[in-house]
Amino acid sequence: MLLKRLLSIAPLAQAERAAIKGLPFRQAVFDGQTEILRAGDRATRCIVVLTGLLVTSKVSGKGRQTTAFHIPGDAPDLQTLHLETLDSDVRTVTRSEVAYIEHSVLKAIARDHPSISAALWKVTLVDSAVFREWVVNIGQRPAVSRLAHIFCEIMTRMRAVGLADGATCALPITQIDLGEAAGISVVHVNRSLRELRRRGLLTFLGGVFTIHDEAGLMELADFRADYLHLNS
Amino acid sequence: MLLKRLLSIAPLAQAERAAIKGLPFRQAVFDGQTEILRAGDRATRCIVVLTGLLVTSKVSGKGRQTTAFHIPGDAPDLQTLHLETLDSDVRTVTRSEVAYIEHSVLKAIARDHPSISAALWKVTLVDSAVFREWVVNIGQRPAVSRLAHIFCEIMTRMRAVGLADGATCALPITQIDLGEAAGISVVHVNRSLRELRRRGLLTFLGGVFTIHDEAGLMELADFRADYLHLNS
DNA sequence: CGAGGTGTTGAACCGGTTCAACACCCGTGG
DNA sequence: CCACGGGTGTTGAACCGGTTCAACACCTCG
Repeated sequence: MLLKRLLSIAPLAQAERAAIKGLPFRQAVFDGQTEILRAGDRATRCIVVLTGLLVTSKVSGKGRQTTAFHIPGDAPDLQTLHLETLDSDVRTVTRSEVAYIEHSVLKAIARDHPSISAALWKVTLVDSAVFREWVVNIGQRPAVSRLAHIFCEIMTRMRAVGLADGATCALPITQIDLGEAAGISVVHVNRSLRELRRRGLLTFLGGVFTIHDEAGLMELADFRADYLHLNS
Repeated sequence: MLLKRLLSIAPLAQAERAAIKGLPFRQAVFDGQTEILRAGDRATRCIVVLTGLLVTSKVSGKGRQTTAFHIPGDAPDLQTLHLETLDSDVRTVTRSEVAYIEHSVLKAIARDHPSISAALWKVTLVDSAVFREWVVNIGQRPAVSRLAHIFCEIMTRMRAVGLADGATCALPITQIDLGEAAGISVVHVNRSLRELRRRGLLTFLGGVFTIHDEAGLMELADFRADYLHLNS
């Protein structure tokens, strides 16, 4: 999965691909709604999502704000390679499998393969670009558009790692989770989802969403995929 | 300035410091409110702020959202080292001097000095952490706290590069700029600033702000400096 | 002097919150 | 088997933080 993600934004030669496939890792499974990492932790290894869904969030006085969704292939704490402490919490949303890769291993492969080092750096830079877009999303757009934007992003990213083809995509989260990501109350999430349904743009039911009018949804969401820096 | 910024988050040996000081660069001066880079641009060099203030922002249907302030020492487009296109606009707020450093030069120094490479990567990771905090700031906090948080951040970062000692700090921006950063209307910026003044926490006048009650301001802002990952 | 950008204030309005009630589903235990 | 409880989804109604519109003050600069 990590390889898939890296390839979605950077080209890698056969030797590098093989090196990544050969990376040693431990595997672990977590139930839904489980804290995996906490703000303040010091890490000696990185996580890569294999299946399921993780979120990064921070608590602020009243309320928790999700800052990122992590789909398979993502490395939610790749930044700990160079940042001593974690500044956010990472937890599962649904039951998820993750791989642990030791920092020492990652640093070694990055040293031996400059193009892998560049690709890893690039992954963190794309994450950064996504955060910027989230600032815009939350700072400027009304609730319905915010949700629409989130769905557009997830769909695009899932497609990029081959986890969604048509207009349907698994997103096993609750309306509560959506509210924490969009910075709006659960009640309003509910009403905004109904509005999206009413407009014939999207339905979200039982952890799966279907886009019925992609152009219309992207229009409403003010979504342009360029900030994801996919190389397709 | 770049060296100062790097040293504020990462230790560097004498050899590396000397290498950074010896970096060749061109210099340029821009008036206030001038677009320096536009979303979609392809860069062959990076900017480092020497004096003044720059902002990164994105336009979204209606309204512009600032995603970052760049004080002296910052490199607003360091990500272009690995991302082909720029996804945001960068412009001056006030008259500013910037240095241009060629990508090729940066890549060379990074190749020759792994610790500089790590420090540059780390800078982009800290930027990322700041974006996360901004998502929380805009998504969760009421207007007064948002502004308070912005002031706390600027003050902390300015101190880190030696541009603020006491409780006073130059921040040559308008209330309009503050509104675009906090995601609130100008009118409400005005009222929120008055509220901060009324509470005896902070005054902002003529491009300079003074913190009168730092503990109180940080409390209201829900500000903890850990996300800036300063090594002090 | 006039024009344009910024700061300031008032008043009406509205998007979104909050509180509260209820429906529904599912797992648990008597 | 059903009763119960907890988590989630849904809806209504009152409320409020923040927006919008509008007017005016102030300053700077041509």
